[in-house]
Amino acid sequence: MRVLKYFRAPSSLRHRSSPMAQFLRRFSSSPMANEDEFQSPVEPSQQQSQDCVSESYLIGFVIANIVGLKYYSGRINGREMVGLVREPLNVYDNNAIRVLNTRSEQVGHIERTVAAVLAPMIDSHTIVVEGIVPNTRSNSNRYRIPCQIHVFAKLEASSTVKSTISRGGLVLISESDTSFGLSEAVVVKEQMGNGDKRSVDKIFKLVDENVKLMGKLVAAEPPREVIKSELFAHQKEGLGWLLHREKSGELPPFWEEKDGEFLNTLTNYRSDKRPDPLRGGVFADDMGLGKTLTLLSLIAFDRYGNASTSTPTEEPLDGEGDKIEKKGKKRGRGKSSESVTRKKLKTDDVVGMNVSQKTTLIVCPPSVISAWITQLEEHTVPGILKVYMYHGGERTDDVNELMKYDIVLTTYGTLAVEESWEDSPVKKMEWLRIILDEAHTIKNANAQQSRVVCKLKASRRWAVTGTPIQNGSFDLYSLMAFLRFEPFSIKSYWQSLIQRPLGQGNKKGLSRLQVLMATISLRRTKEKSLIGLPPKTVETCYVELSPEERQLYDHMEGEAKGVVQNLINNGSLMRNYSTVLSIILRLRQLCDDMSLCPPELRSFTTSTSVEDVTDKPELLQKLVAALQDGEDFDCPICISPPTNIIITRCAHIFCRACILQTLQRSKPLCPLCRGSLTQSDLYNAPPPPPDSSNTDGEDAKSSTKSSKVSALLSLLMASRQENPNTKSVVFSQFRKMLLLLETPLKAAGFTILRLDGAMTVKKRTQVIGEFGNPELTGPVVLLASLKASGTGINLTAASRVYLFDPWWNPAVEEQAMDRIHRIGQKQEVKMIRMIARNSIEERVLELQQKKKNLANEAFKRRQKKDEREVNVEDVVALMSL
DNA sequence: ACCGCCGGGTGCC
DNA sequence: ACCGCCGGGTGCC
Repeated sequence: MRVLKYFRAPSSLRHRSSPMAQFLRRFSSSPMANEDEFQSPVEPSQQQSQDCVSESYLIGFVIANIVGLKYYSGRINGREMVGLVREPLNVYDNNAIRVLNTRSEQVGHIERTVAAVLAPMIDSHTIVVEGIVPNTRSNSNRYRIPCQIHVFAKLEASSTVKSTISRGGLVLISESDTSFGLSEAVVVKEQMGNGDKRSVDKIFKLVDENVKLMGKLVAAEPPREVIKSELFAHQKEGLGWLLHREKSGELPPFWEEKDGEFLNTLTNYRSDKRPDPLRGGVFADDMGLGKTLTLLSLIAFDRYGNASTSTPTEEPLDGEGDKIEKKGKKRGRGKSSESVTRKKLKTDDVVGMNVSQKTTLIVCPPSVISAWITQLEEHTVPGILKVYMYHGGERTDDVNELMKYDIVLTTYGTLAVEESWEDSPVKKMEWLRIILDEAHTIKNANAQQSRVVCKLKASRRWAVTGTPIQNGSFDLYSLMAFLRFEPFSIKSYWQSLIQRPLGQGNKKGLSRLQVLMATISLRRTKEKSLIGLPPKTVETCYVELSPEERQLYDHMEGEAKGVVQNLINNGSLMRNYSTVLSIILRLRQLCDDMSLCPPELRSFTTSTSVEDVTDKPELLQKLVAALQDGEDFDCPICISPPTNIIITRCAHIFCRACILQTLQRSKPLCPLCRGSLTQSDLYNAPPPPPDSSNTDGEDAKSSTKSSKVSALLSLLMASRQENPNTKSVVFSQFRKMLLLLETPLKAAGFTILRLDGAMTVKKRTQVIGEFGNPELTGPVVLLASLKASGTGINLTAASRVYLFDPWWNPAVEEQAMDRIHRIGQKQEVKMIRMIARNSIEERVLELQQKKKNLANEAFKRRQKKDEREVNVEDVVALMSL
């Protein structure tokens, strides 16, 4: 019987999997022997649409044994997900289903009786399966372990699937018995409409934010011996990122180290073997930002390199030292025949570092080859980087020949042709690095090219593309497979961890994808990049308070310190968070102008007791009123100026509709601080004073100019003297301050425009248009609230920016500057921060710096969920207690 | 004995 | 695998 089966195998395959070959593979522990165990990203039979995944729902699960454990090195601990991969070319059973662990190591097979039922349905895309191993402790059999196979199918196919499974003699444990399954299916269906497309736009959101907020990008200079062109700032930052990704020894995303063990938090895989760091990633800058030059700069380091730059220094390169070292003879011949002097080579040899392979393989579409050549000629010192064209006509079949070059250029087509050529030198070579240019061409639809590049051997892998996602997030799967980013490089894991949750509108899918891309990819868009912009300078202008202001400020600060110290002493600081914020707010307002803080609010001790305001709604209302005419803010849910303002017990502010909807939909928690929150914790804000601008105007007239206002005025006048046509923007976070500024500036002869959160969208665009209008000449000042100037607003008509008060968050300040310093800006830009001396404002600056540093040194710790914008420690620093 | 039964060899697909 | 299954050895009580 067994003999018969053996002969049924296609003869073309027999040599690959002859019993002897199997025997060798089984009992050889050499890593090389596992090379052909590597899973290609696309099984030949599964190339078509992946859409079925998103419309599927869980029909139920069957229990099946994973068998053959003793023949494979992959281990599992139980309570973890496994990858199920069809193996149609298995000689013993074309229904075979392989079981892989998080590390892509094979654990075993699904027992054949079960595979026989499931495999045909998998192949016809009728079902999708996911495997979970419940627990191995109770059932510690060395030869087989049970596994839950979850079966997903389209709603309309479910009855067929169910009967096929039971006819095959399997027991389907179905949740629809409890009527839960079906209702879930309906929900899933409804959410389908806006599933993938909209999410895709968000995938890279975190990438941007991460880069911006964490300031992770550290510029690096390419070696001058190789690269003769000066890089743009964003290219230097890109280079710094590439270097960082290649050298960093940090754990890949979703891995944690826990008492010497390494845990994959998504699959629950545990092992004491450290997962390899991901040396490489997705370089996804927009087209036209100079990715090619940046990559050439990276390659230049292989030759003249080293980190005499500002790049972070990390662990030594190459964890695969042993493996490659064994092939010493190859390296010797390849490199010593090169006569070019290499300073770095020596150093490396002394340190004992592995330098065996310095060749980078670049794969690109044929049309792009000439671009690489042009860039090489244009930007590199002639004769330094040696390039071999492995494309077209005559190509060497000698690996050693290829090793002589720094760069081997080839095309996807060439590789595809060589797929079946065993002795292809490109396939035999162990590259230092592989760069897939225009990597989106290997997306899932192009199975052959995907397969080929995935099998290439290299310790650093880069996917380079300006359009990482064309047909949906599934495109990214091909890149993961190429990067060998475990476990996502196994389709089954990708599907269950990312694709299915995403398709079902499950937040986990998107957030996982965001985290994933944030750590392994870099994407800057053309719009945000700063190519060829005139320089910008940032200055700080310190303002001395007048004696009168000083006296009031010192008095208030003294009082504030007392109040806060009291709260700290009796441990109720955080319970009185709202009080503290309003105290700090008052102090900050005083630095701008005393009239921001009306006389009745000039004492903290009278109106604010030690008890929290939350127990006194009338005080809360006062706070609301103060906030409302004071700080400019957005509803964090809809990210626009709030309508029908609601303030919560925990002092967060939302639109009425937004927060009510949120509370209804999810748990009764505040979306910002996650404190418990019910409808009774919501307080209405009093209706906004409709003619506030009129009364404010009167106020301004009656009061004299504050020190800061005077300082601003003289700065503006000095700039006007220099160039009467300079347009300026003044940002303040206090709406009232912007109103106060109008009168004195008008009086000094400036044309005033105003942009604030209370304006309609239409009005705002009108103001911005007017400000940018070249016919509006003379000294023009735009008084703007930053939050009102949403993203994408263009204020490049201005060349001076005044930040009238400092923001907590340095990124917000940066955003403000970006409105002016962006593409289209023709003049040099000067930014001036206005800071009151010896005041809380100086400490806000320090806080800014601290936050920046924190982000720099520990960017991997993304902001903790409960971290407030300002914490206890910050309060202590701000109050200089 | 074209059976039953014994006990060794063996073990994924 | 302290199992099941296979197939050879064996054969009254």
